[in-house]
Parts: sequence; C-alpha cells; structure tokens
Amino acid sequence: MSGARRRFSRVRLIVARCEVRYTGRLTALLPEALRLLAIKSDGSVMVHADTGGFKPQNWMTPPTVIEEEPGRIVVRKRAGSTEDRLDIRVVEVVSDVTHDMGEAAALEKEGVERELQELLADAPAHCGEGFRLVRREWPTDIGPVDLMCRDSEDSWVAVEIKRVGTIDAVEQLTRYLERISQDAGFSSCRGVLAATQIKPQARVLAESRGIACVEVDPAVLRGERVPDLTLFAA
Amino acid sequence: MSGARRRFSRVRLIVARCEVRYTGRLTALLPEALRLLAIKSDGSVMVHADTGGFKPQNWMTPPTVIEEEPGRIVVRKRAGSTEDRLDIRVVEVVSDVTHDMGEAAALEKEGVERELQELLADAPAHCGEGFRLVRREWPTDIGPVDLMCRDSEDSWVAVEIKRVGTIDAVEQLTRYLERISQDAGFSSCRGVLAATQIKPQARVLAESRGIACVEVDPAVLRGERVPDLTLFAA
DNA sequence: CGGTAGATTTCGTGA
DNA sequence: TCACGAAGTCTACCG
Repeated sequence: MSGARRRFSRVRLIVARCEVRYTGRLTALLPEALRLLAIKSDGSVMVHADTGGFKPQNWMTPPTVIEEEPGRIVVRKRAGSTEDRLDIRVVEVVSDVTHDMGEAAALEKEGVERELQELLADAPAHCGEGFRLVRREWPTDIGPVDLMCRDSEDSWVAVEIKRVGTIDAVEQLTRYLERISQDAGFSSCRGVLAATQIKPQARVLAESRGIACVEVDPAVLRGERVPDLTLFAA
Repeated sequence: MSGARRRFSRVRLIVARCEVRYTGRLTALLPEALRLLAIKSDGSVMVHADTGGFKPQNWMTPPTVIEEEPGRIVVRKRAGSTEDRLDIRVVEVVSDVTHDMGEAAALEKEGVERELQELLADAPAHCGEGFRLVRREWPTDIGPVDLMCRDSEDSWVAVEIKRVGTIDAVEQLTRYLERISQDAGFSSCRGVLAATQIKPQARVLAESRGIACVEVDPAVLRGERVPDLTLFAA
C-alpha cells in the first residue's frame, strides 16, 4: 500500500508569471510577478520568490485537493468548518518540469531536546549535586515530567528539560509542580529547569518561584569537551 | 545600490543525488538520495525531498556564504561565536537550471492579531458590556497589556487579545494581572481573554482564575456580518 | 480527529 | 544587537 504511493514520488517545478490569492485564516494577495511554484507529491504547494529565505510567500500544507485548468491552479483544504484556498492565476509559464524522486531516507538529528533528555537521564548529577534519576517521563495527568529525581537529601525534584529555557518552560514546570505537590509525599517536591540556554527573564521568573536554573552543555554531557574548570574549582 | 542587487534576482534549482550534513545548533545528516536544492539570490539554500510538506529537510537562511566546487557545495553562516554549516556532497546532477525572477511585489495581509486589536480598540464593548478603552498597549514592566479598559462600574479590566486563545494566553494574562494588582488602585483589576477562538482547556483554566472569555468574530467587528441575534436576545 | 509540546522554529518589532 | 511575542506558525505524538 505504501509502496504504491511511492511510485508517485515526484516534485513539479513551475516557473511562471502568476498572481496568487490565499483565503483562509487570513487573506493574502501576491500581485502578478514571476514566481516559483513547487508542488510535491504529498500535496504540498509552495509559492517562492527569489528572496524571503526558507519560507514560501504563500503555500498550502497537506492534505490538499489540487485542481488545474489552463491558466489556473486551485489548491483547497478543509480547515475546520471553513475552507482554505489558494488561487493561482497563471499568466505565462516559463518552465514546467516534473522530477521523479527516489525514496528519501529519514533525517538523522542530534542535539534536539530528546537527546538532551537522554544525556541528562544518564548523568542527572548535571542537574544538581547528588541527583539520582527515579524515572524519565514521570506521568502526571497534565503531562509527563521530563525527569523525576531525588536529591542528595532524598527530596523529590522535578526536572524540566529544554534546549532553550523560556518563560513558557517555567510556566510549564510550575503547572507540574502545582499538580505534583497535591499528592501526599510530594508536597515538598521542588523544580529544576535544565537547558542549554536560559533566557534572562525566564531565569528571573524561575528564581522568584524557587525554581533552580541549570545551563548544560551537550558537548560536555557527551564527553566531547572537558567542562570549564571554574565550575568545579573550590 | 539596491538596483544593482536586483539584477542578480534569480533562483537556481538543482535536482541531484546528494548527501547533506548540517552542523550548527544541532547536527543533522541526510543520507544520499535524490533531492531538490533551491538556491535563492538572497543566499537562502533549501534542501527539499518529495514529501515533508512546506518545510525543507535542511536549509540555511541568509546571510550565507556559498562555495561551490565539483561534487560539493558548502554553505556557511556566522552564528554567534560559532559557525553554521551545510555540507552538500553532490554525487550526480540530474538537472541544474537558473531562472531570472523579476521584482516580486510585496505581500498584503490582513486578519492577524494586530488587526483584531485595532478593531477591538475601536469597539471595546465587544470585550464586555459597557467597556471603554483607556489605552492600547498599556505598559507594565513585564510587557504591554493589549487593551486597558474600564467597565460599566468604572473598574479596571485588562484585555488580552489573541487569534487563538490557548493556555499560554491565560498564563500571560495571569502574569499581567499579578503584576498590575500590585499597584495601588489596580488591586481589583480583572482580566478578559478575547479571541476569535478559545480552546476548551484554556477556557477552563481562565474561568478557574476568574478570567472571563469572549469569542469575537472579526467579520462582525468589521461590520461585514450581522452578529448572531441570539447574542442580544433578551 | 483535536490538543499539546517541540522546532536549526522563522520572522518582525521594540528597546 | 538582543530579547520577546506572533505565526496562515509547521510538525510529530498522543489520546
């Protein structure tokens, strides 16, 4: 079944003078100009200009229905009770090619939050002195705590891990702590925010709520780099 | 000066079998496969597969430095103290075309939060009966309140405006209210969350904190649509 | 299918 | 330049 879909794996690239109108969550009009249209086999449609970085000027994400007739391409998509719609009025086609693409292997990433959580689960002491891991993804009814630990005095500590620690992360951890502390035995549970980078305002908010902040370096956790000696200097 | 730059307004499209490695904020590897490379004249580089929606599998946003030699394209970019780097090992080129693009006119948008704020500033009564606007973007030291109003009993009301009202919006408004209520004369200030759509969980959280929720319809605010009569029925 | 959290978020704006 | 907040965020995951 999925093999059958693979056969249609292709990208169509159209360079054309066109006007594009989007109606949906907002209304947007791209006046007539030369643009690049890219249509993927999964139904994605992108309208690119020569500038503007990685973001298309206009687009539609799958699942879509694409209708084409001479001088006109309409892309439609259900969006709740209404409909998102991309109307492309094609004035002149400069180029229109379709390329068959083979099966693309998956992207391998490292350095995202997931990996950070794995590294800190293996070395919880980087979150605080004497920390021992009790459980990763400790469940609460409003979502899982990234790491639940006990500290050197056997007190509970909930650790929230982010790549970038923002106010949102502090709010999230605060909600967990509110929830956890309602359970008997956890009333004294405290919180630690561990992140590769912690925003100043997040730090202020966290510390005003008694939440500790720890900046961690993934390279150090991976053992690729020797930690800054001053961290351990007496 | 800007005219000179315009002359190089173009997009280069390469379909090639290649392997792509990104190192920077994280490390990512795309194994060898047939992919679409798009290089814009502003220095943007995108690596697309046939699926995966509007987001490239790998990319680099301007400003970049692009170095090319046979079988290899390297895209580099300063990122703080380090360097972001996209290494493309090109095994086989299927197609390599460059298209000149004219000047693309600017995009016109409406319907975003900004417009909603303007509309509600002109008609604050849609946020609550008898509301009068005192000030838009009322400053606090943790950020501006969207609308500061007084209600029919002359009490202060802080209005937070969102397109979609989520838990985050409730948290944000809660912070403002905490901050505002520390000032003499504002201790009784209450909060209203106004949004075109309010998520059920956000509504529950808001109401548990005494924050009122109001769903507003931009079309009605613009006078394009007659409001649902049941809203005003006795 | 709806809701939540993550993202190389990107992108704009104001200090 | 930095930091924060919006975005047609998009996307993956979980219920």
